Amino acid sequence: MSPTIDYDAPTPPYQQIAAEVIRDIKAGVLAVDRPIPSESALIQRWGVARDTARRAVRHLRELGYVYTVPQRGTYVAERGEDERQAD
Amino acid sequence: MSPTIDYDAPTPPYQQIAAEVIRDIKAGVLAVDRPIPSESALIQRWGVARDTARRAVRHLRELGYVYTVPQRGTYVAERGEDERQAD
DNA sequence: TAAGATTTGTGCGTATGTATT
DNA sequence: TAATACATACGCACAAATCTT
Repeated sequence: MSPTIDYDAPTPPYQQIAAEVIRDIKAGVLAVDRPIPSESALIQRWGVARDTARRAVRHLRELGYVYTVPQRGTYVAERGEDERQAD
Repeated sequence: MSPTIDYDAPTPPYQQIAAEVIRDIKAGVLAVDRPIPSESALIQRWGVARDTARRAVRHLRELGYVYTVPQRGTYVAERGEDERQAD
């Protein structure tokens, strides 16, 4: 069973969704420059509204984990967490 | 007459709204650490939806012109345009 | 060339929760 | 007790660009 949204958790749904994507990125399930699940995929996977899915993606973008190409998709960025320190 | 939204313009409504706020900041109409117009004020001023007003404020925040205090409001930041260069 | 599917961008309406005044 | 304001979330619609068939 893959996790579902916990509406009683202190962290909002969009952050729970983003957290799983981050786990997948760190685990290598989602490779650099490969697309992350689309908005509609996230909507189906988690059963949330588009607003929530978009918020999750925006959150990932703000954290530096992904970048979005308009009308194309959102892809895994080279680094995450706002370009942390060097290697 | 204050400007209204031009839906035929190449720039989206939220950027047109943000542009006016930036003009007011640069003109000194809105002073540092003073609140910018609230969401509902922008909604009434421009006749747009909440999402659009929010988008405008988020845009201003990303540009560094304002900062938001959760549950309080959004205020004019010291500098704009992502802390440009020194004076 | 054309049609259709996919994906993101933008906009509107509404509701709930929380914090401040 | 309101009124105000923001954050989050749900719904819906259409447009634009891209990709596939």
